[in-house]
Amino acid sequence: MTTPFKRFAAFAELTRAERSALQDLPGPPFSFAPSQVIRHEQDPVDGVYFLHEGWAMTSASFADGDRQILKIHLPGDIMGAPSLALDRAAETITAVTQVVASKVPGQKLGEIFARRPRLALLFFLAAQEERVALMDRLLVMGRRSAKESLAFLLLNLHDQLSKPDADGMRSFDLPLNQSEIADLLGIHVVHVNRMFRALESDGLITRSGKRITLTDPAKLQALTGLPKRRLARNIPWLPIDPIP
Amino acid sequence: MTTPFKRFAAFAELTRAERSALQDLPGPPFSFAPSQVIRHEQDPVDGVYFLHEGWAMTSASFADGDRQILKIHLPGDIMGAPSLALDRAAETITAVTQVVASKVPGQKLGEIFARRPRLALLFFLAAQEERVALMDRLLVMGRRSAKESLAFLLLNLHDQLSKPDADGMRSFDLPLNQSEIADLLGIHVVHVNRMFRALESDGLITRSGKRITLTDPAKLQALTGLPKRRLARNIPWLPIDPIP
DNA sequence: CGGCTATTTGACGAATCTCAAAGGGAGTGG
DNA sequence: CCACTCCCTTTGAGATTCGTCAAATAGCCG
Repeated sequence: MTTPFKRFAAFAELTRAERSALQDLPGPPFSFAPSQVIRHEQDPVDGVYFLHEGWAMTSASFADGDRQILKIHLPGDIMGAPSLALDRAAETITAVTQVVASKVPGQKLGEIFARRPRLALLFFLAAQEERVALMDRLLVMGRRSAKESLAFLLLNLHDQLSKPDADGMRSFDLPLNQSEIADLLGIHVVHVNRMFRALESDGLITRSGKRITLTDPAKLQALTGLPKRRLARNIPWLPIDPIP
Repeated sequence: MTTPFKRFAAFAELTRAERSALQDLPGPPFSFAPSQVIRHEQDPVDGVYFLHEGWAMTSASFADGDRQILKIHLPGDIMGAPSLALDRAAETITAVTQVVASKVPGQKLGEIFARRPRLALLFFLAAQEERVALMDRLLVMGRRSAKESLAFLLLNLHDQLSKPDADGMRSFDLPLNQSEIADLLGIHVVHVNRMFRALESDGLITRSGKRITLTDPAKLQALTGLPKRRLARNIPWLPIDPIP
């Protein structure tokens, strides 16, 4: 099992008590096969999901059946939180690879907020971080070409999970097919393929099977036109954990 | 001055003590002229802004100077919260019309989280609501045409602020010019104009000066392909306000 | 060796962008 | 009250990106 909620630790060092409170949050883990739906849009909402292992995605669909993928989730992510604000879920959560996930009941979130203001604020900041991620997606979708969107996606994944290879290059496995990438970028499969080959022939990436290597991350970053975001650290107004 | 944080009341009835705690949040109000920048991207972040009067917007820009508007803010909105998660602001906040706004220091947010878990959870839910709004924007940008995007925008504004007219129709004033709408939808000015005229000649809207009337909101909603979202109400796991 | 699915390629069409210029409307100074 | 200016809206024509349709190729699994 992955460290639950490791994302919070990015904002501040967690106390032992806080780490254990977070450990107690997720209910029993369940396994999901690739393509299996974890929660469907329009389901009633009574909590969020925690992703222990594997890749998952949230998506939403239109009346005409068209689909847009909203986010790719990696281990440690909280999934489905936006729908907490809603009457019925807006997002469908689906396993991309083999997945282990568990549910975090709203009840337990309420208790965290009641007893642990510092963790509560970290939950709040994590939600703001997700807003920034969505805003960046919106920026890229609104104003950049398909090639630049693809560069942006690959760069984000690269930053999160690429590890040094045998040959010293950093690379990562991409378990998404081009049709899923199309739904993620809001373009069409055929065009995704063209943009992959364009990035290849520009010498910015190399592919072999599912393995992707970014040969020039800096140039890709420049392509996106956006700066790298840095998370807040040592936030002076963070309350203190009242339970030692 | 507008009711501060009226958005929270959508999730649950606020106690008198909570309302007064919210009232105390914003610092002294400042006036801003149209186009005046309230906070610039890359500024250090030490709080959020509360919009008392007027329209404002948050936007972000690319290395090449291209701009995308992320959100239009109406009175009662909290502005700039996503950047709380960051080292430096990602979003520029600008007055659209004449604006009255004030700053809410992070310090005060920390105190609310420490003392008022119920309000803290409402802050959290409001952030999730904003995520849903961004997700819907992403859905529309990714998968719908320019005409449908414009329909979606007009519908959102209509739902928030149109009032019955002399002739029984509901309408609203739109203080954005077509160039701003272009930056909001991620399309180009000329095309915005063509789409306005297309919606007009479809008989879905009428315009006269800055005044917009949606003559067939239901058909516009169908155009977007998305359902109307309904906010959660009577959330059973909301903690109780400990201070009566 | 099939049979399946995903990737790749080509040709053509549609949506949107770009460039350029012509109207319209509101405010200003004469 | 008119002429002028500025900014915004509207229109037209041609270029580009991306979508659509169709089919060939490649990779994986049994």
